[in-house]
Amino acid sequence: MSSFKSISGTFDILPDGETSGGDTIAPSRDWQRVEQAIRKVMQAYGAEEIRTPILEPTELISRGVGQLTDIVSKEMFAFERGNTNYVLRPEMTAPVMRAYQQHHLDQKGGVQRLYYIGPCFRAERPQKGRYRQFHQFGLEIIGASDARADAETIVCAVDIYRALGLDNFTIRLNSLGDAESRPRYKQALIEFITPFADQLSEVSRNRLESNPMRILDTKSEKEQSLLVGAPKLADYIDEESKAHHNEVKAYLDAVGIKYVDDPFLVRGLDYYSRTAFEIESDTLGSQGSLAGGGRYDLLSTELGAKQVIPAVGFAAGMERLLMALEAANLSGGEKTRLDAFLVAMGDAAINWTFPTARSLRDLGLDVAYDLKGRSMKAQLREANRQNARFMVIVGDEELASGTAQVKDMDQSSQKTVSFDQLANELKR
RNA sequence: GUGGUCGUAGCUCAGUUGGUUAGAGCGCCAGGUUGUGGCCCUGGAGGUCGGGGGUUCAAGACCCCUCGAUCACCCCA
Repeated sequence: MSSFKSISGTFDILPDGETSGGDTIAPSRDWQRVEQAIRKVMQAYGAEEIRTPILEPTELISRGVGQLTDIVSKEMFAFERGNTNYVLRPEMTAPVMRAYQQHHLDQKGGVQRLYYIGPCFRAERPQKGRYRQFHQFGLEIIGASDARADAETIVCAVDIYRALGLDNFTIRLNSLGDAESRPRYKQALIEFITPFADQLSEVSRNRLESNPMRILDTKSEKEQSLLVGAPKLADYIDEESKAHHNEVKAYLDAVGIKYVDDPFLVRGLDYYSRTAFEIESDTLGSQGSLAGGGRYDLLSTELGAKQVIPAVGFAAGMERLLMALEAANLSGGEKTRLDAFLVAMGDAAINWTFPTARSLRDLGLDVAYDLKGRSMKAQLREANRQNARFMVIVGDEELASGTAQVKDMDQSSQKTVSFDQLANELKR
């Protein structure tokens, strides 16, 4: 047994999954199945994959995501080496926008639809559904300010969940307004809250100056009651944003997607404007946020673009999705079947397995055999464990006659098959 | 980062008020079946009781620290 363990908040994805404590990590085949579903839906939306480095310049994230956000102020794995500040990416939107600008993808004309699947890193305290290395997938539609792009982003996420059979989630939707309406609203909020600021928690008091909109997110009932008469963001939003918001809702209505208009939904990343949304599992509990996203027209210029590049996107958690599937009893990935397991008796037969397995594999069959020189019984047990459809048994007698005993593992029936008919028999 | 709960074989867990060589089920390996898996029977391997320190004649049990897991807060995907 090794004295080394995976780092706290990280995990291995094993063929049969991992059970440590009460928490379980899905088997690798479940991850693959979900990834395939994601790729298929993304393709249906005309999106192509982008893969960006895990390491990014720290400043990209602090500028992009926002200096005052929790992610930047206390959750980054950042380090310095030589003259460069590196960070393990905590999210994907800023890196994707960085790549878009770096490679002048706007010059290709049209709208870029880019999707990704990959690991992200945040130095939070690990919890169920919350890891330090976690996996996000998402879609970024860059270059379009049309409300259809916003709606399409949401619908794409929904379609991925539906493709996997998941439908017990709630979409919460809000508009954050444009670059001007937010400061005006913030000011109004501060004026409203300041008189009773001393009744708020320390966390909320600190936010009053840094990010007052986040106070509305509080789960404390006491604070919620104090905030009852608070000014509503909707009243401070510019007319264009309002119209945009209504358009987005109309498109969702048009395709029958249910959502909840939530004027208190505020996203934790600074780059959002106008559309913000979150998809919450109805069953998962405290880490039940499946996906979140919105419009981030302000990000491009924040990262140095000369003019605004309109963009929308969503990011979703792989672990959350896998958990939700498990909770809904939809995770059932069957163990893959082996076509044949070669059982060898004696040295001559052992020598026969190696080239035979290879030529059968060349013909498209999935084949394995014992590598430990074990007893026949042990080989059969192994074949059974590996869920093989057929056992191919060969000993000195078979080699002499150029035949093999082919046994159907499910029916326990067995027949003699000549070597030149072996592949055909196994392909049945 | 804060608080609660929990760490005993690969896995799920027992282990009486501290008292000899720490147990079970499942899994694994082997035999029963000298060339036939699953079921059954028999046997075997596998544990510095998370780690360190302390109390005691004696600690898996008690105390302290630490690490890890887990749940909640917080935050988010």
